[in-house]
Amino acid sequence: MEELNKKILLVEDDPNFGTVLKDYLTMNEYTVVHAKNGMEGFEKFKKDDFDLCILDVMMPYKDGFTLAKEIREKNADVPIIFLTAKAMKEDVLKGYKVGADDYLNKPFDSEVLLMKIKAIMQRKATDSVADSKQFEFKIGKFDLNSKLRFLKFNGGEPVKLSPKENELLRLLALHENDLMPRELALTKIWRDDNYFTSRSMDVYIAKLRKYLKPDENVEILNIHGEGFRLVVNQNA
Amino acid sequence: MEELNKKILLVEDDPNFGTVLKDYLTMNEYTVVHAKNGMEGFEKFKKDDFDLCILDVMMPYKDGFTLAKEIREKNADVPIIFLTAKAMKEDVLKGYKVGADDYLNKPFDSEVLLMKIKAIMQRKATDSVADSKQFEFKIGKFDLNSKLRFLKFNGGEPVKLSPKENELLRLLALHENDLMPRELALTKIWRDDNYFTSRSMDVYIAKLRKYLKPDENVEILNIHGEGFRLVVNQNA
DNA sequence: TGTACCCTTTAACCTTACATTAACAAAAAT
DNA sequence: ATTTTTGTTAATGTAAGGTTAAAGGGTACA
Repeated sequence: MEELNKKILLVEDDPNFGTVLKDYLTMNEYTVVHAKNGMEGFEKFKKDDFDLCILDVMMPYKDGFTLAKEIREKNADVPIIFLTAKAMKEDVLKGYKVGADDYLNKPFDSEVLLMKIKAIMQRKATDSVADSKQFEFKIGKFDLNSKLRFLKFNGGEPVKLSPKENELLRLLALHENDLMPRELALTKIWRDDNYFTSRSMDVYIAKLRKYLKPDENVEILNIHGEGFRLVVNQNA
Repeated sequence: MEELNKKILLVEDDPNFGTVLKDYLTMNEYTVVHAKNGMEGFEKFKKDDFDLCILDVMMPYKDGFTLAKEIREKNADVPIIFLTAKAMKEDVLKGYKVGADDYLNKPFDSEVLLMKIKAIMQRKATDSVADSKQFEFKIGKFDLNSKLRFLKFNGGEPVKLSPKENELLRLLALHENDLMPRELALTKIWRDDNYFTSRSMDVYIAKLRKYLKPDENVEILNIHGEGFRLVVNQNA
């Protein structure tokens, strides 16, 4: 299950360490937003919804605890993991007071961090069924349920979609009536942009067109050399 | 939220350290049962209900991990904290695999332990409010009593379920009509996600399907690569 | 101290689901 | 006119799932 990548806010002022950590997490299927200090961290937090925050404690301007408090005021539930330079008792206690879910002493093992992230996400997973609406799309007379991977026509029998079909259609739906660049799908879904993945994508476009045939007001147009466009004609 | 004293099982072979720790926790309003080794620990665990287990990893006869696994078989939910002699990565990862909630490196600060205990108890308190009551499910024409582990069809004779059958069906029921991710069942019920546990789970799905056959409006669907979905068709 | 029983895992074999690649046709661009 | 890009169908190989049976392990009870 790596359906949607969870979004992580990483606030770390050391540019080298921060970048490496971000890349490592990205490699592990997480979407990471990296802020270089507490101020920036809070700005980014306000602008987006995160599944987890990883905060460095020692930072200029605004330390991790202060940031955590602000974050808690906005959202009492986001899990927070602190990165502390050393095992200072005061830090640890302070961290728990502001509602830390865990903390790690630098230097730490990246695998351990991953385990902690997984454990925490799972803990939260059960009660976050709330935002399931993000996976449901209306496309003309079709209903796409992108979480359960099926497509219904006129409220009838659902047709099962394969993972790739599903993700591609979802991406098209997200850009409904607008250009969905080839490159976007290839990097997001295929994670590689070359001749073969590109051909593979064309095959999937053909499959989707078949699925969408029942509604003649829905079609996938090609924009030569650019990408595809999911069009829904609204005739009254 | 002031409630009755939480009961803690402390398994620690060092008599001096164990006694001191027990006294310290007792002073802090916890009821502590102290076992001197893994064997004794498991005996005491079976005889009582605990809110938390604190297990030393290094113990003669039966180490903390082995004990944890046994405990998990009896009770999938008790929080477990490990005490490890040093920060060995393998130990930490192993701990998480058997479902640790936290771990502490000796020597540790007693106040830190207290905070962790509080944090964990609180966590359990909040998310167990949600689903602790849920041991009874109506699944189409079936009634599942997950506490007594039986399944009734049309109010008839109850069929006994094994622990794994029961937990799996319960998890599916909790996600009725929605995706129940493979990984969730594997980590929650099997406590490990590998090829074999995964196959084992498939075997259990087959068993459940047999049980559910009498009601043709109830079925367990597979979502390839994601998990399963317990569907109840409501036709009037 | 077996041995009968229950539960779980492992094995085996088969089916289905998916993604990629190939192959060839049709459009579009140059 | 010919090279690129796209449309579409079919073939292939691999991975995941379905199911049944046998093996393994623990427990209770004779």
